[in-house]
Amino acid sequence: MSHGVQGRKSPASFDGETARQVAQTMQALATPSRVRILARLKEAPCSVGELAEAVGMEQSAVSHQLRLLRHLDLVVGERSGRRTIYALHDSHVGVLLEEAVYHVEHIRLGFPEPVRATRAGSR
Amino acid sequence: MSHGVQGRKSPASFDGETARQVAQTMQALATPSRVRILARLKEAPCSVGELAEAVGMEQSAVSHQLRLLRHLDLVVGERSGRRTIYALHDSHVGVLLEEAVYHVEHIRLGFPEPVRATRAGSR
DNA sequence: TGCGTATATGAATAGGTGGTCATGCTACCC
DNA sequence: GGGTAGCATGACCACCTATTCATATACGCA
Repeated sequence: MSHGVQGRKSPASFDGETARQVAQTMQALATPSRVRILARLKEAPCSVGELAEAVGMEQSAVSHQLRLLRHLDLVVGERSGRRTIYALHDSHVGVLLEEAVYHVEHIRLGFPEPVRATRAGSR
Repeated sequence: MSHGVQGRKSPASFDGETARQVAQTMQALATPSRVRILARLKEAPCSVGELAEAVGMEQSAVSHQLRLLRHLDLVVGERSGRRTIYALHDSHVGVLLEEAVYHVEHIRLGFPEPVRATRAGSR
């Protein structure tokens, strides 16, 4: 039961509040820069400077995104000397990232489940 | 092995192309309107009109979002008479949504894993 | 064939957001 | 204590995007 996501009740479309929360949190993964930041942190905690170099962004930009991720409780930062070491907030975030990658690979490539494929707007 | 997400290689921060794909796909869940649309479709396929009423949006707005979701291969639409019945593209999408909700509930509430909680920028 | 319904599409707009530049702040070091 | 490294913050801007309004297209029906 490392996953959850099985005994969940699925009311009609859940309330707008939940939708808002989901949307807000998922938006953290909605930009390449943040995805790469999180991916780097999933590998191992590191400082802002390392992060900036790892993802190829300016320190300021990284700091801004880190603030956003902090407010969403996706990462935590701990001051160490004059540096701040950031890390994923907990294992949930890492799993979320992995699942996102997993689904993207399966959704955007072919699909094991040939749904009727009715072409209603396949461009 | 219905899930995957366990034997995955995790290179440093994966390549920017993957990050872009993940970000683009996750952006489908980055707005309350689309989350609610997907949630409604996960419950059961339905027409654009029903969808619009279910999520409280104008038909046009729903149609625009559906186009976006179609291009991301998250939903499919099948013409039935003069209506178009939309449905999730496959079970992956439903699972992705469930996992998103699951993680949000666990991340944004308390957290089972008391990470050091060092308050680096808790405002 | 003409009319009403259902959906799709295009243009225009308001709001949000990621990035850069400049600067402030804290902690270390000499 | 001055200097500097590391990070955070604010202002500003260019861009993207979600929604609305208006209109076009597709289908069913009398």
